[in-house]
Amino acid sequence: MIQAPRGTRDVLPAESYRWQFLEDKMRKAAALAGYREVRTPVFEHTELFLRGVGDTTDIVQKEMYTFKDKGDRSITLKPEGTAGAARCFLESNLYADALPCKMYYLDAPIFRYENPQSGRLREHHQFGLECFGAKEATADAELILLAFHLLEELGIKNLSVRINSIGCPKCRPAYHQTLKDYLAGRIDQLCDSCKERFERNPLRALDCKEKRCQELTKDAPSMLDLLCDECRDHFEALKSCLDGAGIPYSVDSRIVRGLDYYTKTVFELVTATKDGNLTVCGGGRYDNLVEQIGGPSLPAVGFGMGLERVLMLLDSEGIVLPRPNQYDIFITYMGQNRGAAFRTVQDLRAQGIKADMDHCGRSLKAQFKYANKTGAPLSGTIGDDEAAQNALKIKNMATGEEKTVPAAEAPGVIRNMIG
RNA sequence: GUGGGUAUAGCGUAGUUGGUUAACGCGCCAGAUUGUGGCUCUGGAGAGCGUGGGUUCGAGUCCCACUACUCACCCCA
Repeated sequence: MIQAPRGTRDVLPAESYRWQFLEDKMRKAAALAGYREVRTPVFEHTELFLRGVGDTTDIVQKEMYTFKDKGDRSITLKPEGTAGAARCFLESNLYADALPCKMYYLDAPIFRYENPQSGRLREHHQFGLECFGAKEATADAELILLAFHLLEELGIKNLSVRINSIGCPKCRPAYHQTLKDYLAGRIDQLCDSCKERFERNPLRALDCKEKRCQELTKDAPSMLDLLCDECRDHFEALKSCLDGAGIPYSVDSRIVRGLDYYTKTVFELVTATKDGNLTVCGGGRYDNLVEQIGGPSLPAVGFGMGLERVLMLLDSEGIVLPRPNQYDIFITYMGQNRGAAFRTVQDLRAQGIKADMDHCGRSLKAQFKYANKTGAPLSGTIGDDEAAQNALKIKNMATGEEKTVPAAEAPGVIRNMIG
């Protein structure tokens, strides 16, 4: 039997309403802040990610779905959303228009060849916002607030915002060296993976989960102490925006994101679950990305939010989303009245009423049983009597109350009953 | 890439020290004097026990391999 590929998930008809509900909230939140939707291809030239995300990152080195197409081009399924948006922004010369250029993408499939586990899939979906051409910290802040309020409005509790600044090409190299000098004397005591990445990316030791490494790096020099004036001012401005907005946040100098394009601000929205912390949203500033992929030097900031993770949190916090009825009314029929039932269903649908009937040749009793199962609030029966008077016998499935109404009045009565 | 756990009908499970035609609940279908669901009762369909080997007179029950699922590391949404 053929199964869905490892690390993928079907969204079944009975649960798609949860996605739609979320998507609706996300679109509204984005629109409220002037972000408009962009849709970019699911695959891009591999080169884009090599240059954008960074060819030393784990994502690029071992997690991309890369293949040759029939024209011998190297193609990669999007391993993240920002590079594609930046490419689109650049290719369509949107930087020539009034800036900033604000865009969002929704339900964009993201592919990473990872070992699946709780909250981690090989194909997942993100809601992402990108703001191109805005250098001020208010842009960083509005994104953090938008993400925070969106999740808060959905009812997610225990939400914490963590921010950090990882500097810019002017001040980061110096910090890199300072940290390496600090770790060099203790390298023997670091865990194996931290030893391995010491040369390539020593910053990783800062958010290592090993107790030993956490101990060893507790007093390590912080990037925040070595920021250049520009980066420090930016970070201070961001904090004051967040202070003013009154949302709880913490500065966590250990946040290091896994994509090379970040500069200055990085942030995460984390929730505490029974199995530990789960990051639902991550983002930051990427002032060099556009230039890196061949465009003008142009500041930008954005974030990605994992749809599956948001849904997971809603689940684990017991938040129930409103489930729409599959039907407003289910039409049952007897004997030779199947044709009349069919016409009635079509007429009701034309009136904007969600209606259906039996298509399986069931007995009247079984039709009611089925109607009940679908959760239809009303049923409408057509037997010989009703057919003779061109009427419909409408029943409230919850109370059992029935009344026969002329066909012409049915839509109005139904609307009234479902209020 | 590394390590742990699990694999029995659509779903959730039971299967005792290996031994007749694999059990139960839910769900599904059909009935309970024929124009009506939700409760109850009765009956029915549906798995040969992840796949492939092996041990044995005999394996869902033991051994091996593979695969899938799952959790964790790594990394990240």
